[in-house]
Amino acid sequence: MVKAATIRDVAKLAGVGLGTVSRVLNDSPSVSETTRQRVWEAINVLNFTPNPTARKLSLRRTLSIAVIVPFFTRPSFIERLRGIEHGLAESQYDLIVYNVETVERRDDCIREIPHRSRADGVIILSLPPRDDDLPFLIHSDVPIVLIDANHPSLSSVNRIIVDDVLGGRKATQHLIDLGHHRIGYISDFLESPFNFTSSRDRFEGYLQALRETGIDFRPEYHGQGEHGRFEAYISALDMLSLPERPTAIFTASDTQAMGVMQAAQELALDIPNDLSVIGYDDIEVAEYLGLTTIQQLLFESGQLGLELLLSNIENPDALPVCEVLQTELIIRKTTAPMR
Amino acid sequence: MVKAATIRDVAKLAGVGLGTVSRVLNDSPSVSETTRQRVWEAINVLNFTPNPTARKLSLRRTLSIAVIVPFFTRPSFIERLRGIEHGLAESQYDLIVYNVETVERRDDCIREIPHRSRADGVIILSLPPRDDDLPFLIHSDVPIVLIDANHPSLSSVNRIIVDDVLGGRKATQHLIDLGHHRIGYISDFLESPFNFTSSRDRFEGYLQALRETGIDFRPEYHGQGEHGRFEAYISALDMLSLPERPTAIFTASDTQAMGVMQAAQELALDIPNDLSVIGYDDIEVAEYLGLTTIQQLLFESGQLGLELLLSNIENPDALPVCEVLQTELIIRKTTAPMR
DNA sequence: CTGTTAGCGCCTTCAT
DNA sequence: ATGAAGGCGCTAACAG
Repeated sequence: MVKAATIRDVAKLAGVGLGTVSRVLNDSPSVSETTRQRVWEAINVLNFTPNPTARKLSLRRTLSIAVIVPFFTRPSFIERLRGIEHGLAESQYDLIVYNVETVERRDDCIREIPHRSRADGVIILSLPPRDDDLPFLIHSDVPIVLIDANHPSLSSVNRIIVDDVLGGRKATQHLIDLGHHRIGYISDFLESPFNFTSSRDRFEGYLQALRETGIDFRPEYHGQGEHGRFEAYISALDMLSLPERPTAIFTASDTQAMGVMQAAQELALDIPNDLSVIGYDDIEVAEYLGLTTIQQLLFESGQLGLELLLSNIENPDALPVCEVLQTELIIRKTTAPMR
Repeated sequence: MVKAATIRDVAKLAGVGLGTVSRVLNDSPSVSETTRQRVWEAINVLNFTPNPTARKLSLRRTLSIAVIVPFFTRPSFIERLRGIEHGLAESQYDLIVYNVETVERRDDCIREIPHRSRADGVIILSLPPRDDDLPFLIHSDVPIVLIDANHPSLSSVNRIIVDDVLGGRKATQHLIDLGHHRIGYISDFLESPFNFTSSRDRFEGYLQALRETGIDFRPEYHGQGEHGRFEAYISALDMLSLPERPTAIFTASDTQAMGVMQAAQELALDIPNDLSVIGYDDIEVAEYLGLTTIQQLLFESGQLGLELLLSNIENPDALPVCEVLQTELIIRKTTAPMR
């Protein structure tokens, strides 16, 4: 582990001033071809590589962007993260990942990272801010983009969001169109310390669709629990054992839909003949399972969010943007007309 | 976007020298309680937070570790990455992620990141080095840990590996024990520009098990293609349409096993009665599918690798370690005795 | 075109 | 216990 060469070593070897070396490194036009050659030679001989930290300090930019993302394991979050990474690979920026798995870390990250990390930009992924987070976001030192996260009074921060209310409505409407009236909804807890809003919004869409059709909402047709296949499975077992069980179930995610399918199988209910199931997200495995679902543009949301952030770093005075991504109903094999 | 406060501002406000502020920040014992108080007060008033870049430059450490990982989308890689992140969240280190999706990027990352990024340590995840990568790894400036990646002549670099040959043998042996003789193997291309070795090693284990039992290997029982469910599905369709089709198939990953199951369903072959299927990895969805598989310690491999790296950063002269993780046969519902 | 100089913000001796 | 000074490696402004 030898001490790495510095710009000064290169300058000495090439017989030039260190300012010249810096110019060569930064492709300044004002350096003669011959000295440029000499400098490059010295650089190669010494296997010199500029120290990024020193560079950052001098430039007063960290050339890195921070992404705060909850639950590495949820496939939909990963796909969004992939979209972000994709755009970053070609850029000069590094990607620093902050995974959030506890509420404490959530608060700490949302409030401190933008200020403390000195990243040139921050992306908050799928973590809707709470009221008391707002000041930290609004008075941030650096540009922030929220992806899949929103808050009613947040017009000054860039966002890429999904209309989950509409998505929930589409899903429910699809079931209604198939003739179903007894429609269940299985989701995360509507209130969570992480303040995930998607289950809530989709629930709202569900209610809207029911209301428009004149179907009364039955509380026993709503199951909630921690996010996960198993929890949804338990919820579904309950719901499907009701005296008057639903003939269709809408779940707040594909993962949860899998739990419902598992429960149906266990109860010897045929999908889609005895029970229609529709999920949300269109994660990769959905196609394999033949799962009808509401497709979100996951990868694209990451790409767009990154683009927005980078352009905001270039041009800090640009007006804040709020882009709403569309959802699409993907009909596969788990939904069918009511018998 | 105001200019952030510096240590100097704090010093001025607190009426002390800036060395003292630094001491307070770094919990130096040699500072009186009263001045410590005064300094903290100033820090809070100014909402001061030390500039990490300046700190790193001065400390000559980047306080970050780089992870080079291919294909964000493969669930098994993500799970390993999660293990790494888990340990890092509590530490002072940042996690910089380099995703590799092309061969060019692979080469560039493996060879340049350790030298150029100046990360304090580098983890190379699931990217086995090629011969011509070795010099870069062996003469690295910083500690390197390979996870799920190996090379025969690499005794000087830390590794967390899996005995994939043994894993392949276990899987095949399980099928043999069930009475199967016509056993297929579906994998990635054995030779890939990324130099993934797992399919190759598991194939070797497959061959060993066959040989020990006196079963001749039939080339038509080996299907290879790009990694993915769809490609495995195509491979399986072929193989299952042979005049004498296999009665059991071992796949190099759970994802590929899903492709096989899809093909079986399409051909109206019942699993496990007409066809036994065994996968590899035990990714999350395997349990849901009731897939018999070879379990790897994915999360743990990430954790262990990180631990190893951190301890190597602390103690650079420690002898290199090569830890071999065990695999375990998980019997579920896709394998059954031959009829 | 190029060498020199003054920072970037922090840590760390070295005196006191 | 604390202030002052030098240095980490690079960029950029200023002379020439």
